[in-house]
Amino acid sequence: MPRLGMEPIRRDALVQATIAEIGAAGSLDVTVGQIARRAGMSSALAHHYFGGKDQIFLAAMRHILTAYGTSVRAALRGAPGPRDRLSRLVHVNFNDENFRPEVIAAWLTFYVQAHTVPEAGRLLQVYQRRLRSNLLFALRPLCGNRAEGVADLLGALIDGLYLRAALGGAADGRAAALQVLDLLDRLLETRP
Amino acid sequence: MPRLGMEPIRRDALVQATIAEIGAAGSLDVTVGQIARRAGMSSALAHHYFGGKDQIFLAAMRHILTAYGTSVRAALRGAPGPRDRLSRLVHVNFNDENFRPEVIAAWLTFYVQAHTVPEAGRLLQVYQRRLRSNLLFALRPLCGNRAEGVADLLGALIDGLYLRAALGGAADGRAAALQVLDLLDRLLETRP
Amino acid sequence: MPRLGMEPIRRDALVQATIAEIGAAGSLDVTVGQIARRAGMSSALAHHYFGGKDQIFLAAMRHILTAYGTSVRAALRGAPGPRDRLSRLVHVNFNDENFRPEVIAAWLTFYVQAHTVPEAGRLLQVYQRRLRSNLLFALRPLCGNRAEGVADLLGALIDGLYLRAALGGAADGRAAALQVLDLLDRLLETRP
Amino acid sequence: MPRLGMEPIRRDALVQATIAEIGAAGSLDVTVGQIARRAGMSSALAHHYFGGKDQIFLAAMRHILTAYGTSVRAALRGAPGPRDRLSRLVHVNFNDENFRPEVIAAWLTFYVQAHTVPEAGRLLQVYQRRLRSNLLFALRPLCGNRAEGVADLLGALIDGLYLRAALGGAADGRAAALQVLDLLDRLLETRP
DNA sequence: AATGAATGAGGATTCATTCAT
DNA sequence: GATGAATGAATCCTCATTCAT
Repeated sequence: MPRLGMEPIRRDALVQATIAEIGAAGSLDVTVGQIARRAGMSSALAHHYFGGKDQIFLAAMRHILTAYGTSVRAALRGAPGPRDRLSRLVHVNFNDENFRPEVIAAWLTFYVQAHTVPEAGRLLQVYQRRLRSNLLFALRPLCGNRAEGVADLLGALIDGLYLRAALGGAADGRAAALQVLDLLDRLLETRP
Repeated sequence: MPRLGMEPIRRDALVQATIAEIGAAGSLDVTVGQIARRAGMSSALAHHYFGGKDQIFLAAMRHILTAYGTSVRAALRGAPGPRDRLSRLVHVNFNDENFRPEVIAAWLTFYVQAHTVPEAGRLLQVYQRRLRSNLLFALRPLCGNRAEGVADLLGALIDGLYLRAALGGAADGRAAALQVLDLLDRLLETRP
Repeated sequence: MPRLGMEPIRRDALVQATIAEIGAAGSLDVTVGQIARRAGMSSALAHHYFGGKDQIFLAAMRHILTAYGTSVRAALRGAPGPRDRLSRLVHVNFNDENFRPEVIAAWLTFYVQAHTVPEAGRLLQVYQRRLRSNLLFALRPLCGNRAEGVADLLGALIDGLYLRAALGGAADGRAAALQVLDLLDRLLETRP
Repeated sequence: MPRLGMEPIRRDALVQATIAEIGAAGSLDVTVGQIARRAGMSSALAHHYFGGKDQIFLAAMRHILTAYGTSVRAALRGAPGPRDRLSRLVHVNFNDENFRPEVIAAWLTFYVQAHTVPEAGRLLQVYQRRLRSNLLFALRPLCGNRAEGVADLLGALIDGLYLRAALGGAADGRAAALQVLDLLDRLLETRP
């Protein structure tokens, strides 16, 4: 029963299925057939809409990054001051959508894929730069020329906690966020 | 003319080749044939000695963890005090052997493999627990009951910097270590 | 807004597109999708009008043979004598429409297809018989009972020059025709 | 029961099977699986030894051309004079090995493949140049500066008869050769 | 000890074809 | 009349693994 305008629906279903399947498998060793089956269609159709396996993966990655970007923007909207911006920024990294086990697993595989697929590396850089500039923007008013160092530190810490979450089954986002913010406060109150 | 006692030599060659090949490919998408060729033998022999691909990978992982453990023990030997222990401990994580691009790439892939192969997960836990207990042992004299929190923080930060190094081509181990130690000092001088 | 009488227009467009596409690819490895796209319609419509890929190819073949037959008849109309008939007959084989690179490529692929698709073989036989009878009709007055042998020779030579043209990029139809006619003259002036 | 030194045996079996299969199918639409099955092995082994489908085809083509070249050299060895050289040269084109239906079919498909696979085109050119130079070498003493034209004519005629043989099931090599030689004689006895 | 030989299983991808709209 | 949607079947190719030598 083919209806019109299925393309966006199918593409979306495939992206969701890709993330779910990567999450379930915990690796990129996921076949197009598995993804398509989970999305309720034939693998041929998946190829028809995306052109190839790599592009399905990239679409999933883009989707995750876009969702991440959206949630960051939504969280920062209306933040009263720098400290609050930072708090929201950190929390959003470990919240909701972004800290679901499948999403974490997907992130990790993307890090691996970045070595092989250039576009994947580019997308990951976009994420890192965006995070860094967000952190910097909020840190400058708080610690001036120390901002860069603190931003790098917080960024690496966020990634590290994320990585550990990717391993340990029970991932507690709120706790991780509080860990980061606690460190931030300690850094802010010390000598320059 | 088969010589006696070839087994350990062959096994070692395969382990080295595995790490090198994973490093070169930047992923676990490495065939037994590639590994065996780099190790100078047939893939059949690789199977003969290890029984299967997964076990080759596990042996490589064990080798890396053992080497890591050895270098940690060597570094800590004769450390005059807790602060010095910490310094050596952090530096060793980002030093020599342990911060070569191939090794970093291998680590990352092991994190991914931990989802699939139970034994891989166990090995990674061994590493994390060992790092944690080493940190704790040195931190307790310095910050008492804050030690646990600080240890977790440092551990995550080390992993995060490692992860970022896995991406960015130019990996500067010394700088990363100093970043961690600088943070440590700040944490030690603040209020409990 | 479907218009009436689209069928012949669509069929014709598909036939032209088939020839063009075969010419461009230089082989029968041409998909229905490519043909339909070039003809400005969906592949589903191509199937609707022709029923299948083989029949599209056959229609293209029939078109080429019909065009060939038409150009032969037009050329022979009003030929003053046998020698002139022969000249026109030979020239028409290497002229205009019939010696365009795409058409040559299409012919060659049809020869190959003749092995598999019976109807293709039949159509090719029609062409060969028609050429032969045309040659014979004009040769009989000129060389009597040698006509059969000469006709076969000329026919094979025409095909051979065509085949070579199919390979060598630069195809010179006029030169080929003159080669054939030169041979003809030599054959006519020798002893029976 | 794998024995050593199978490679040349397997490669040869595959080449033979390729020719046979192309001959049976009458086209290049032959799968690696079919070829491998006819050669008595798995398709994986076929890939192992040749690396890919195209290279299997090219090997078959090379085999045919080599066999052709060998039979030509053997035939020309000890030819008493130019006229005899020509006779042998023409006969060998339509003889034995070279005029078996499968071989003819294979030739035709190679002509088609020459459009797509560059190496195929190169091999076909080698054949054409070799035939031409062989003809020229024998024709020069007989008809001097007309040799070039006569060689081209004979070459095209040979190809044309070959092409017709590729179609008509019943191929009579001897008759074809005699047709060519008869023409040759007529050409030699006429005015320059 | 060591390897070439061999394969089965599986995966990405393509394509002719069908069908509901 | 026309098409987007959809798929099953087929094909090339890879690879871990086994086995006889």
